[in-house]
Amino acid sequence: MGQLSETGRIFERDSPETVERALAIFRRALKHKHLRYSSVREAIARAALAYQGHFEVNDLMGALTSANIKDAHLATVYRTLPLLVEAGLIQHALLSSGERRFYERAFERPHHDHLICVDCGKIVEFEFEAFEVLQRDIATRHKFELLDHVHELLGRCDACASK
Amino acid sequence: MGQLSETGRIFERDSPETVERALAIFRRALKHKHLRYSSVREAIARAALAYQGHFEVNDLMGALTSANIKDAHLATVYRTLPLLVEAGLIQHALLSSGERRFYERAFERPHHDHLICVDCGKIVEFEFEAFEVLQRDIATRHKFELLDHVHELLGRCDACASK
DNA sequence: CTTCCTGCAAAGGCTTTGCAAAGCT
DNA sequence: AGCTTTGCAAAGCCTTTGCAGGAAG
Repeated sequence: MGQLSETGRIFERDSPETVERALAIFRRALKHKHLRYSSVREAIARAALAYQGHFEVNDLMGALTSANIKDAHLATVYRTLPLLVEAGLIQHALLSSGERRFYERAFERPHHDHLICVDCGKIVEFEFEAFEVLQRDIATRHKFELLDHVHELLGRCDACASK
Repeated sequence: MGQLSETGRIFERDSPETVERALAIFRRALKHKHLRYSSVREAIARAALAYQGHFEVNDLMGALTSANIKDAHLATVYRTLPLLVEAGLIQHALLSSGERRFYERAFERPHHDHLICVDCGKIVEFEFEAFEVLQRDIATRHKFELLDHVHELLGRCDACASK
């Protein structure tokens, strides 16, 4: 009924083709908004797509300045992230973390939700179709057109519970 | 199978007894942590408990300074809110709003999740036991002790969809 | 009386913005 | 060529913190 996956499995490595497809989408999204496709925006998009796991703005800055040819200014990263979100390449994640603002790659990754250990921060990603069915049901009952959802389970993992 | 409620119905007015019970809990929670029960903390707790609907720190400040006898300094409100959360009197809400930090009363209110219109901000609260069952199931499968969850559905309401 | 709490003001951290120079198409 | 984007630095905003005087137990 429900399919489950551990962190590492859903965050499968992005193939070069995936990145190219993503950039094509990005290009199209920018054109649609009469915005320009620049080398800086491309570099930021590449870094975000390549990032393994959840990241904050600073993490992305680190990835850009360290491993990359072209790097971008912090302000530019702040300006670009919303564009990547709107284009569907990345999405917000771990909203229950409160103050912190995390992102993760969304493009060509199966939809999933998060199970988070409040003690050690361990994150397990899971897919469970049954939730989506119920969510659509609720939305329909209230005459809402369902667009998205935030769903995070908070608890204590095995290791933390037993110490 | 699932029970549904509109915003106004779940946010039933708090009876005076509810407030007194809540303050007793607060008192106990503070004592347990070797902290003091002060008149300022009580005023903040009362304002938070009396607040109808979701509020941010500023909203609470407004409620305190306008309708109240005793008012509190902004910094003190910031220091007190976490205590109220830990005591279970209030809880975080509307995490998908991103930057903004909302709270709502939690004490003696049935558990519920939110359906939010991304266009007009309309909020519908719903209860649906089936979700909880599935959530416990997921947690168990991953050997997590489930403590809490964040669950928000984002969409477009009837009115916004048809314009 | 001793310890904790509160108001105040200042600092902090993250995010946004205005502007001139550089980059796209 | 004409308009957009970028880096830079400064401003903004919300939140936190240090401290001295004031409450709580």
